[in-house]
Formats: sequence, C-alpha cells, structure tokens
Amino acid sequence: MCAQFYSFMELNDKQKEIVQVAEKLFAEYGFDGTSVRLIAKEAGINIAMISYYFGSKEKLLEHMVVHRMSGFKVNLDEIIAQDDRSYPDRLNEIVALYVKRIHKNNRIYKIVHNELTNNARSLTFEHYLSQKKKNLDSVTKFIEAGQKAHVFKKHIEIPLLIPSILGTYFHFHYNQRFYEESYGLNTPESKELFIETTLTKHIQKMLNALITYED
Amino acid sequence: MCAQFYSFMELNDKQKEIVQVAEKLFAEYGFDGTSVRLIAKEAGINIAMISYYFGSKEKLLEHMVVHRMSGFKVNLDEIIAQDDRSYPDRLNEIVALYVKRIHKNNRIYKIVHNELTNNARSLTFEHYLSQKKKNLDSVTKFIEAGQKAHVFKKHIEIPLLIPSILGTYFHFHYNQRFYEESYGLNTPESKELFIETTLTKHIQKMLNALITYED
DNA sequence: AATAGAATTAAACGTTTGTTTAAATTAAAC
DNA sequence: GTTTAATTTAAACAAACGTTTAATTCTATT
Repeated sequence: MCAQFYSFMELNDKQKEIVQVAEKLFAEYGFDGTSVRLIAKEAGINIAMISYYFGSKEKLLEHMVVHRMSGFKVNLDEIIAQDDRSYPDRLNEIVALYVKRIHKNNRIYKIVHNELTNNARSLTFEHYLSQKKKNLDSVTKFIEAGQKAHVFKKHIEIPLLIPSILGTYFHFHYNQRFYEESYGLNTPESKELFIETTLTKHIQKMLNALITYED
Repeated sequence: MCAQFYSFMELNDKQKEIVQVAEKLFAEYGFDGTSVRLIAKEAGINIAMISYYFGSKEKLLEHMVVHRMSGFKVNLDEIIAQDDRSYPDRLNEIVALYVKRIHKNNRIYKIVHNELTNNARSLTFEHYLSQKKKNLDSVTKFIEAGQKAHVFKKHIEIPLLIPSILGTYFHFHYNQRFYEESYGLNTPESKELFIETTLTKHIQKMLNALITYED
C-alpha cells in the first residue's frame, strides 16, 4: 500500500496515464457513470492499482482536478504587459487565448462544472477558484487601464466578461449536436476550424462591441 | 403493470410529482448519482412505482425531458410581432425572456446538457433540438428584418447569439460558488435580484452592442 | 355485497459497485 | 546473491444498484 501519500504534488507516469484515461471517461460518462473497472481496463492496469495509487476513486478525481488545473494562470499577464499594442488588439488576443485554452481542456472543465454543482461530493476546488480569482484580477486591471486611457467605456460589468467568453464556447460545446447540424460541421477538422475562426471571431467582436459601446 | 404505456403524452398527478422530485435530484446529484430508492423516498412512494409508471429509470428521464421541454416554443414570436416597438427594444425583451425562462428551468437544462454529451445513454432529444431550431428560426427572421431596416448591422453570426445569451447565464450558474463570493450574493433573494437586474442588463447591453456595432 | 382492475407494498432477484485482502511478482539496495 | 521494499495480481468483500415478483390494499363498477 501507500504510494498515494506523497503524491498530491507530483504524479508519476503511471498515475498520469490513469488520470488521462479517467478524465476522458469522466467527461464522456460522468463520474458516477464511470466504474473503476472501466478505467482500469482502458488504462490497461489492475483495478486495485487505483486504490493503491490514489486511495479511492473520489481521491483520483481530486488529484485530477489539482493536477490538471495547475499552471492555469494563463499567459494573460504576458499579453496585458505588452503596452506597445493597442487595448482592443490585446483584448482580442486574450479572448483567443481563453477560447483556445478552454477548448483544449474542455473535458476537465466539464467535469469541474459538474462537480461544482454536485451535492453528493464535497470537493473544495480551491485551486480552480483561486486561479479564477487571479485571472479575474488580471482582466480587471487590464480593463480598468483601458478605461483610464479612454479606449474602453465605463459601466462595464467586468466579472461577467469571462462568463460571456467561456459561456458562449460552452453552450456551443454542450449543444454541439445542434450546431454541428446547423453549420454542417461533419468532420472533426471542420469543427476545429469553426471554433478557431467563426466562433472565436464572434466572441472577439462581441467583447469589442460591448467594451467600446456607449448606450 | 402497465400504467406506463399510454403516458408519453400526458402524465397524471402522481407521475408529475415523481418527475418533479427526480428532476431536482438528477440536477443535484446527476442521473447516475441518483438512486431510484432516493427518488422514491423523496417522493414518498414505493420504489416499484417508478417501474410501474415509467417502465424504468431511464424511461423516467426520457419522459421528464419530453414533458418539461414541451411548450417551450417561447412567446418569442409574440414579442417579434410587435412592430410598433423598436428593434433594440424588442431585442432587450427577447433577452430578458430567455434569461428568465432558462433561469426558472435551469435544472432540466443542466440535465439535458449532461445527457447531450453523455456517451452512455442514447436519448435523441428530438423535442429539445427541434424546439431549438424553431427558436433559432424566429430569432433569425427578427435579426434579418432589423438588418433590412438598417437598425442592425450586417455580418452578425446569428446562430451564435443564443449561445452568448444562454452561455453567459450558464457559466455564471455553473460557477455560482465563485460569483456568489465575488458579488457577495449571500442570500437567495440577492442572487435572484442580481440575475434579474445586473446579469440580464449585462447580456442585453452585450447583444445591443454586438448587433449595432460596426468594425 | 360482489367483482374486477388499478395501485401499492415488502421482499427478493441477479448484477454491479468501490474497496480490500493476501499472495505473487518485480525492482532496488546492500 | 540475498534481502527488503514496491508493484501487480486474482479473488473476495459487503453494500448498493435497478428491476421484478407475488401478495395485498384500495377504488370503482355492477
């Protein structure tokens, strides 16, 4: 027993493999819809290894969230710091960065969304929430600087900007069956391209409009 | 046996009660995280009644979606038809209507979002998808009319407008633990008020900006 | 009052669940 | 090469799962 005790910081290769497989399955079938036997089978290991490495199925989930959410303090500040570029220019890149990152990691975000609103499990998600807070702080500073420079308008509900960016992506994602048909996104490639271009541009335009718009 | 056969159209009061309880639990604990024993206990009935009335737990879910998604063709066309009102005015009301409706029914939407992206169950959700299509058609006609009247700008990605409206709400909803803290929404009342005012106004402003904005 | 059908119940069904055990194998240290 | 610890295994565990059964109670209709 007990490989799981000195492991909340670093995961070895075997653990990473298990986490990767489990993330895919949790996103596809839900946490409760995924049995440890299926995880073990897909990862090519014995069921007992999950308890051996993580302690339990629920602790595997906890490790997963911590591990995958670490280093998510985006390159946000890097972009913001480039004050040779215009505010709208930097805003566009921030949006593109958010969309790209959330799309690449949409599985873990789906899991977190579900767990955050699940009454059965009481995970704290400190990592996720504090990361979110830091990102909001960065965005707030950027927007307020733009307001002082009279490029961005006043009366912007800054904490709701990120929900508008990510929410647009996720509503598209959660209803992909509908939008794939609407837009004729038959291949994975066309879908990727759509997200990279049309969807991203839509969100960029929306934020540009909102932030430079005076009513 | 067999109360369940003539029931895909109409549910009797007992069935409605079960559906109501199950909806709450499915949203809180997930479909797989909710046992039929818990549903029965919360609804004050015997476990066997679920099979008796619906055939199975999964068919209960199917009935739930059909039953709750019926009559969701919003009062959208009523608002759109009021051509004595300005386009932005009607747009604002459409947004408010969407937010209000989605908020009131956020539990069933959460369930549907989960099921739409769940590989284990193969529900078709024809009702939901066709309703969504109809609503998109109504919105499209409205926006295009506004464009012809030169009130709304061209180059609007119309099918992505609803994701931006609903997505903003849902990202707020799924991350409510974060935003409740950010905004100090300590009581249910203050949260309701926030959604009705600040959140709704943010989305209204965003759509107004996007649609009247030329880049 | 008798009868038929629907509604409700407690109990049991066979599976599947997450976890643990104790033995077997592999790897590392001396 | 021997010893010690870490890893991996198959088997077993009790508990919980969704569903079915067969008996019982309730509700009409005659």
